[in-house]
Amino acid sequence: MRGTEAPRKPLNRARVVAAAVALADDEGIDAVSMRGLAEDLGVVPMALYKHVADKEDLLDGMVDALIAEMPATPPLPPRQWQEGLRVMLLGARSVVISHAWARRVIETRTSRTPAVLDHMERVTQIFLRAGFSADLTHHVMHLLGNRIWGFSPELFNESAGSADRKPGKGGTPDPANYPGILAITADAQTRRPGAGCDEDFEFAFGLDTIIDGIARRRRAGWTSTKPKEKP
Amino acid sequence: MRGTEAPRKPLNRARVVAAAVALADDEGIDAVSMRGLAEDLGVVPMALYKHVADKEDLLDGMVDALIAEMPATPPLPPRQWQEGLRVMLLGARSVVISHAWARRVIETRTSRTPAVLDHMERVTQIFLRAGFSADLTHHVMHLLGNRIWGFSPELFNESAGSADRKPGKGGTPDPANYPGILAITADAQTRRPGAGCDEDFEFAFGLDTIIDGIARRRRAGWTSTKPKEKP
DNA sequence: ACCTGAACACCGTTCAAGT
DNA sequence: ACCTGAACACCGTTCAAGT
Repeated sequence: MRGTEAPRKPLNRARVVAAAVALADDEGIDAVSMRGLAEDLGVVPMALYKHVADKEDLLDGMVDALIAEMPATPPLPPRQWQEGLRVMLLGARSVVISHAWARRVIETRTSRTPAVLDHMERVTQIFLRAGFSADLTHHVMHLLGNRIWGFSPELFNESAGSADRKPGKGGTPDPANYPGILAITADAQTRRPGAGCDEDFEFAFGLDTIIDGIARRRRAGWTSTKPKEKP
Repeated sequence: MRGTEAPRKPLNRARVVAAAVALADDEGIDAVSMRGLAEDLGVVPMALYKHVADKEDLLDGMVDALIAEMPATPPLPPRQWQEGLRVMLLGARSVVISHAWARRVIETRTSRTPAVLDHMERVTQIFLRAGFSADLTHHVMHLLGNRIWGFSPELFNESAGSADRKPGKGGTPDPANYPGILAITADAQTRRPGAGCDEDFEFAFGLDTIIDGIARRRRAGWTSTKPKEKP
């Protein structure tokens, strides 16, 4: 399987990024090294640097590919901003949860590519078109945070406590030390026996609670008082 | 400065972790490699593995050290849960913002150490003592997400768009393509000329909006209907 | 009990050269 | 214009050995 391939098509940025996405999907994000990706493409590592500036640029490209996958949300009347926001963010979520690497990569991005700005612009416009002030819209965007990508951090994953640290002092933590956490996880077990947390439910709950809070702020004519003018 | 030191005190986990924290504070988290840390301690890299299981365990230890720094919050009457929560999370925030590496390291943790569970327990108890159901408390914890550590993701950092990617197609993005983002950043400039986003303000705004939403859910007797019993 | 030396199997990226 | 070879300066971690 090596040396018998047809002459390769020349690489380009899109092919490199697509291969990185496929590699991350198949073998996890840790498999996406410049060297591993190059081997996947049948090319020497340095060849990639003609198409991406560096590894950060490659990861930025992967996020751009994610955004390109997100469903175009049909425009709703501005009045229905709550439903419009929900549809858009659940659409983003459907893409993000289909790529196991997506959350972590998004969280580590420090630059804002045009595609990222496009997505942020679309979310922003939902509020502005609905008549939100620029001021409130600004702070609402901060409040949404990574929810604009359709995810929120996982607070309880796997069981409480971790596997088997060796030199660390403790083994499995004693649930008796965490009666509150025990109470809420026990309650959850009552409702969905044998299952972990339902992340879709958590996302919707959080989003809806935030939407309610936003709607109230807006109705109340919320404004960030200019610090300079506060005596 | 090498070979002339007094005979070293034996290492232990606490000294290793403290050195990692100091190194991250001084030179950034990227300087915290097993090799770099070992050199800092005047020891060969392998010596560290007697005190931490691996690098993940070292990073877990750094988060534990962070938690140990958090101010003990004086107990308030359960009725004042909103103020109690605010004080606790702003206390956590004061520590997290004092270590530039803290956000990123917290975001990458996958195990829950006893210290992490302790902190989660403390937050959980604020709700339970105030009479929240275990059910609502559970989902509220998910909603708070990393806000229990006193931070939320940075949506707009630096200016919009990034520095100078080379092979990527665009240079600086044209603000005309992002009229909504332009509108909200222009509005922000009006209010705080020359300044970036006030993260403390964003954190408080988001937290207070969420607290309001939570309080309303509770007053409404919110419950997650058990899926099994919904006809 | 605690630390060391040498090695293994990797990284991202540069430089100068090839076609 | 696009790709290659060799090298540089790193990683985390193992194994067997030293004191």
